[in-house]
Amino acid sequence: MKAQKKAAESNEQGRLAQIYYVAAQIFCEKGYDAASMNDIAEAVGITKAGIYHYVKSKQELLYAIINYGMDLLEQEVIVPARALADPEQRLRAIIANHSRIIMRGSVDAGYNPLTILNDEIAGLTPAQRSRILQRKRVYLDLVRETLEQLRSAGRLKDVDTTVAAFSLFGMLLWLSRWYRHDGKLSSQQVTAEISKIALGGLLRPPARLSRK
Amino acid sequence: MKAQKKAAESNEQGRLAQIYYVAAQIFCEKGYDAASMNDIAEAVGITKAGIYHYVKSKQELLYAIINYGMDLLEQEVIVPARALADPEQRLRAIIANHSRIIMRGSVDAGYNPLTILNDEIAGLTPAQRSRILQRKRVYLDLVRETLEQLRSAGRLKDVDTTVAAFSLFGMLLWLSRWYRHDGKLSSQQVTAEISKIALGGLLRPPARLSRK
DNA sequence: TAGATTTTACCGGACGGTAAGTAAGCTGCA
DNA sequence: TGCAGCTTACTTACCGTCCGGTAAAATCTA
Repeated sequence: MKAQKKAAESNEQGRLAQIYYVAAQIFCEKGYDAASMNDIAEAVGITKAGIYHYVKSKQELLYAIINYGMDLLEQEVIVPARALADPEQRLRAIIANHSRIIMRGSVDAGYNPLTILNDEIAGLTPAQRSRILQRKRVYLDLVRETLEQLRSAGRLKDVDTTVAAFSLFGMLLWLSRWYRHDGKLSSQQVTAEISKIALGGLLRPPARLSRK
Repeated sequence: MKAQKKAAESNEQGRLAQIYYVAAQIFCEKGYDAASMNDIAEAVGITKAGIYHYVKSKQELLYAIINYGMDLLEQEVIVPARALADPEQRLRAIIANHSRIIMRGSVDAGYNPLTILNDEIAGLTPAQRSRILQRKRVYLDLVRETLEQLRSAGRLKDVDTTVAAFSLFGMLLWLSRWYRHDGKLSSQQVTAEISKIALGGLLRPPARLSRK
């Protein structure tokens, strides 16, 4: 019986993981600048100096969290989307998965890694920032590409794909600011509504009876 | 020749106004927490203590700016919208005017009072915050009401009005994060595209030939 | 198995820096 | 003379960061 390293219930599947988790929560609640290392330390249950045993700097902590947000986005939205050949199905998957991780995030504690990703890029070094922006552009390009494919297939309305992509992002990202779990709509319902609105605004109605 | 209190060109139609203007710019660029009173003072051309001759505290400064943003929204979006009886026209006007002030804001110096309004509510006292949130709800209610009227007139698709209103806000507010004046699209074009997408997603297509 | 040694995981406290805010005084104009 | 409109000089408070130390655990000897 060797590697026995479990703990009772709450924390302790690694302090570092705990620190990341708690820091993400606090950054999300108070904002990066307003959150102090002391706040994080207290919430973890150790001293400020103790944090520095695990983490090099506050900035690096922020970068790790933001990067984790991008990983999440990549694994749960981008990769599954790429697996779909049909552009309409892909677009639907993007909307469904992206809205899901946004709304799921706020479940446990009003905490959402993607919110930090969007709001706190200013706290990064230029090098870190440009790395994140590059990963974001990959996502933007995926959506734009998907829209272009829809256009080629004659299924897209006459809209600019850049504006369309950003509008879609706006709808999705704004979710984290207004959606409440105790509200009258379930996350599935909200996802369905957003899909309806977005696809209705972008896609040509499937030709039913009339033509001109 | 009495009240001669003009200056050459740039500032001095009132220091207070200048301070508000410059502070709004800097809050917008660096964020409320990261911006220091010294930054503002330097940009104005006086000392930090000089700022406190006009302004009671940093928080009050923030509140004034955010409130000014709400005034702008009210005068340029809400009031004109209320004057329109037809709900579709009203919705179009809301989109056009709101997007216009968002994009116009960034003209002079990458500065936009509505961005601060959306991003820096956390810096306010609870009392100030709830006052702002109430004014925001008035706007939300206006949009939701307009959508309900469209529904009554049979012109709205089968979508939830709350999700629809927030999705519209998301599209509009996200504008300030991605729109660049040196980009390939003019602000008028972007407004037109957004109108097309939003209305396409929300409104029933005007019955042309077919029915069922 | 026991003792020696190293490593891990922290704590107390300090350091340099910077922030908001203030007190008190100077200066030019009415 | 008085007051608006500042400035200089300062206080207080906190922030990120790090250093020195330490108790306990892990690891290595013998």
